[in-house]
Amino acid sequence: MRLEDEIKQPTFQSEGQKAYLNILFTSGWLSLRQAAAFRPLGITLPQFNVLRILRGQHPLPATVALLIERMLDKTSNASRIVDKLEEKKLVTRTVCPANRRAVDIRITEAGLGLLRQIDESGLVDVRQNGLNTLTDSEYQLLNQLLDKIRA
Amino acid sequence: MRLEDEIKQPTFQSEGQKAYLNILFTSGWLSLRQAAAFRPLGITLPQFNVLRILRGQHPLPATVALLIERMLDKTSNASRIVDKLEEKKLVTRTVCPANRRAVDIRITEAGLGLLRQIDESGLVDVRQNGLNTLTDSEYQLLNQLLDKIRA
DNA sequence: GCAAATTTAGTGTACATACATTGAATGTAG
DNA sequence: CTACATTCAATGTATGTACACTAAATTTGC
Repeated sequence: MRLEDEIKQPTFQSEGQKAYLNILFTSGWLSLRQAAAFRPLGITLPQFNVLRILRGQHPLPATVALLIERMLDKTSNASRIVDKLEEKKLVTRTVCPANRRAVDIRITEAGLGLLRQIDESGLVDVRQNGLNTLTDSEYQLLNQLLDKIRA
Repeated sequence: MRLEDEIKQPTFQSEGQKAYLNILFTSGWLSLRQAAAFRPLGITLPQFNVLRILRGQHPLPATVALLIERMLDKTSNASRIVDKLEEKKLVTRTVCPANRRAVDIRITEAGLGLLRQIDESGLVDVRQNGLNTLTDSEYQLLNQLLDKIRA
């Protein structure tokens, strides 16, 4: 659907201005759909992303610094996202013995089980949540354009 | 910069999966720059966007429903954003005489002055905040692709 | 004209974002 | 080895996001 209609704005100053708003709007549009898919599972999108990073490290631990490095949103507060996951017993936190400033964060069996369940459900399959309308070469083009914006 | 390097993830399941993450990441990247530019002015990006809608209506009032319709983020809480603007005396709120359920929201002279100042400063010129690396036809292509995603 | 449904804004709660600050552990220079 | 700087995670505060709920005003159906 055309951005003009989505936000009821008939014209834009420039294609660049429209592209700016379009990226923000589309990002919100996708997040909303993905978050709705997650709700029944009892975790949020940022929590899921942290769990996924931890699974990638498993059985090695991750530090908060490593989570931040790999998170989409680098200014979000990894400590507090880990808090929520710890409350749900999906991760554990132990002081790193080699460097007592750092904290070793590990995904638990319950966390791995939840991720397995999500994988099997297809909930994170982007094709089920709004990204199935372009061809592979169109996605490739889109990726090139977005990467170029952040040159 | 390639998304692979930004979030230290060497590969993606598919171009579609990468495009999904790329849209979210680029949206955050742009917002962060724009928010930093706004900080010295004492308003946030959502507050600025509401002010801009109100200027578009001026001298007619807007209702909360109209703001929501035109906002990028339709689930954000327009009432509370208007609260903040009212505290700063940038907008006024009066019960709509024709429909006492509705509230007429109007931008004040101070609000118009602030927007004028922002316009003159060039702070919201997308070209100064990360959207100057593509050509006009590339922006057009990007807009087509994003609009198609939300088909 | 009145009861029920709908519209409209606001409020409550949980979570996340953004950024400054704190405090402990560690590294480093003299 | 001590003083100072740096690293690392956590915390404080303000704002925004997401969604359920409330309460008042209005509209609709009978």
